[in-house]
Amino acid sequence: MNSKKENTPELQISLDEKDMGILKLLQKDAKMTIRDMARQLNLSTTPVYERIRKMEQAGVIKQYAAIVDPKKIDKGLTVLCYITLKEHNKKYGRKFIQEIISFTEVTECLNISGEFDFMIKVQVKDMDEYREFYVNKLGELDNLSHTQSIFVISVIKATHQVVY
Amino acid sequence: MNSKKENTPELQISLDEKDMGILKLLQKDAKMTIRDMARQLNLSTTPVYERIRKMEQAGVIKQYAAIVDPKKIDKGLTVLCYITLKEHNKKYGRKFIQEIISFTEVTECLNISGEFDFMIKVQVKDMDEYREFYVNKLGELDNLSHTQSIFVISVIKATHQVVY
DNA sequence: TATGATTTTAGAATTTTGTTCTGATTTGTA
DNA sequence: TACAAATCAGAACAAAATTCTAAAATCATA
Repeated sequence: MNSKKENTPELQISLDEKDMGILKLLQKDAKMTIRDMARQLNLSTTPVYERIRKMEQAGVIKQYAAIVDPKKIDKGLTVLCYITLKEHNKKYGRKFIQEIISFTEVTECLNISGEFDFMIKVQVKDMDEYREFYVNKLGELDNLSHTQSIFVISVIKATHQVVY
Repeated sequence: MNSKKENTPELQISLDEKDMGILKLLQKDAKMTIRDMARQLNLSTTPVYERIRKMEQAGVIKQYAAIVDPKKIDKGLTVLCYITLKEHNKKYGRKFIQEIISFTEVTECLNISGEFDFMIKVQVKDMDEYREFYVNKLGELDNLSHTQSIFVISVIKATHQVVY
């Protein structure tokens, strides 16, 4: 098709200590300046800049995101909802997935082992808003077998750091 | 104690449409320039800049983070581990929390309703590394009653967007 | 409905940061 | 050890963030 370098991220990129050092810092504060990072890692700005660029292109850094506090925007209730489907064939699974990811209340959807097929994390204002979601959005899907709602009492830890 | 303005974020800040617009953009791409945001929101740079600053100080924007792909750094296995404690008093609960959040493999810890007390999300390389964690770290805690491990087969959706 | 005070904004000026470039240094390989 | 390739330091440049001033809009009150 096309022999030129595509933007398809390569499957595996080898990262050394310097790359990991950069990732550690950017995970905690994506706004840290390249100069500051260079200082902390005993490097000049060029290698830091080039390494970041490479990791962005390779898909190691997927995104830079502002993390918003759900409580501050009236989305303080988190519910874990477990779901099993009636039909498990590809067609119905795809349809379920397509619809579930379109719900803005759903911040996470995992295909899991065990008793249930999926776990979704739902972020809403309060119990009324959850009921609204549960009845009018989730309840409208036509492939559900059964569900179970688990309510989050408090968030003990929530981090995006995977590099240490 | 101290009557001066502290860096304690106020409990509730009122956000208007412009603030929400800014949050929507920053959630998707924290590196978007203030100029670009201003253009899209039909504002000049100053109000955008000032509103961002306010939301940072108010704790609405908790953090700017580079989101790293776990698969690219050999942390491709996600496990949900459900835990009940033997002792449910404050002292033992605190001790458990203190220890569990210190484990770097634990990226999330939720205090939940239902059969279990906690759900933790564990991010590791493979089954060997999970066993290592399960036996030598989790297993060493002395207040566990019982646990259940649910393995994530695939991540369908994972977002930090809560503003729409 | 007018009016003064407060808040918010536009646009330019300044400062800081990101990005590129060149030559030197290091690293890997035979 | 010698050569080629990759990486890096430091300066130069471009672009962005941040600050400043004055104008406009908003709000509360008479």
